[in-house]
Amino acid sequence: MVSALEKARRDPESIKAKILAAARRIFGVYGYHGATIKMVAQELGIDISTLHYHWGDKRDLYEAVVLDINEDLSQKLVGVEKVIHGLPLRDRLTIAIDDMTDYLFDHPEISNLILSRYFSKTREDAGLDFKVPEFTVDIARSMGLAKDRKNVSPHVMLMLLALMNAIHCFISGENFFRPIVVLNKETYKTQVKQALKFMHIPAFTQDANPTYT
Amino acid sequence: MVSALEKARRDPESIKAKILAAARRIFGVYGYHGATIKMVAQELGIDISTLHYHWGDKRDLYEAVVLDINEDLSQKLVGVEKVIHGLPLRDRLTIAIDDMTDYLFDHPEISNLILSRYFSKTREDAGLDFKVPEFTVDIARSMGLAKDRKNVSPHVMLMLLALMNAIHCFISGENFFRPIVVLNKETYKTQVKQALKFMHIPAFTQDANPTYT
DNA sequence: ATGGTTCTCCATCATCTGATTGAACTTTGG
DNA sequence: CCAAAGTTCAATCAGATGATGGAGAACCAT
Repeated sequence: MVSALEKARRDPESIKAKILAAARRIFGVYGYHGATIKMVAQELGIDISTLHYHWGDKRDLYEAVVLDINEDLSQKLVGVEKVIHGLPLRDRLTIAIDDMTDYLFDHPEISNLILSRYFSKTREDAGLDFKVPEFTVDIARSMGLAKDRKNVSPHVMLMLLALMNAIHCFISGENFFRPIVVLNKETYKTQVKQALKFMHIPAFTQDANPTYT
Repeated sequence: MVSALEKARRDPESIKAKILAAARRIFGVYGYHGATIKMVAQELGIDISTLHYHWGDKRDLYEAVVLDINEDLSQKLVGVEKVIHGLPLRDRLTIAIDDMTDYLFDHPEISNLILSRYFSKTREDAGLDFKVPEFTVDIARSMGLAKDRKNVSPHVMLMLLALMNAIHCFISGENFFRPIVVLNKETYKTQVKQALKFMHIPAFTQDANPTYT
């Protein structure tokens, strides 16, 4: 049995894939309740019933979007892990931040959806498995910040969460922040990456026993 | 002419104030589209029409909530500014982070609403003045990180935004993050403050000319 | 008490949204 | 070519939601 999601991921030209991509954008911009399936259908110039035919109800479509993003992000992290494997910590962090930031700037709906899932409930919030937290543990391990997956200190964990959140925030909030700093799109991207590295690399490379109380 | 919002803020026991407080919580948890005025009314055990009588339509109520939060946050920042005035940079940052984090942990709907406004559109997004960006500039000035409000470098600006966002994220995302780090509520709060200071204070006190490229 | 004001709620409406049905059209396989 | 499966859409339905009107209750000043 091949799920609709797998079909869509295998053939990016299929209608299922096109619907999924549009749903990613719409859900990313407006959140679950703010988005309507009519918006998704209109963006593709198809009828609502066609959308139901391919993806079931709204909830199904949303869950497919979440799983799709989980999968993309997971693959991306595996890719980054391969690139930085074996390098010194400082280089690992530099490359990882650069790489992930570039990737998410190209796919802002990922950051949008992650943040919107973090920070607003969905009225009918059933158990939708959201793997980003697990990814964070994987990052910790691949960064060499923890010896095994089961033994990551809360302090390191929180710093990793902060790093990931910082990236997502700068990308999702670009429309809010860029007018403040008065930078064009390209310069904003550069400055964001610089600021991220400036703030977070020392946090990981300095004395691991925090002295701030 | 005294607006409904001013009335509510003056008398916390009034029905208007109670509605506003309930609306803050509901909008904070579910976002604009996810929240219904029925939820707000039910939380107070009143009828929907009573709610309309006091606050007009849903949009009006939401705007009142945003303005209310703007005002609270503004007052809080002024308070912090007074406390830290004249102290060395390191102490200013320490106190500011501690103080703001404590405050926002006690009023998580503020962080929720700020983030939900940052990262998801509202379908009918008219010009709703959202002053948090301006606050950020004020913070920069009060921290002594910029000589005047018009001359804050993008780099410092981005770091301040990152700091504010980090606080909001840890508070709004507590339900997501705390199970990961496996800490009780109180320890989580302590560890978050420690991590925030550990990451951000060096970023402001180290060499201001970033060398990460 | 009384008249006016403020406040509350029940009943109702219009609209939006998600979802279904059945007919028509297209593609596929033999 | 033809039948079956797959696909699309107009029409329609049900329910939720925001909003209004009017009747009655509570309150207040005189």
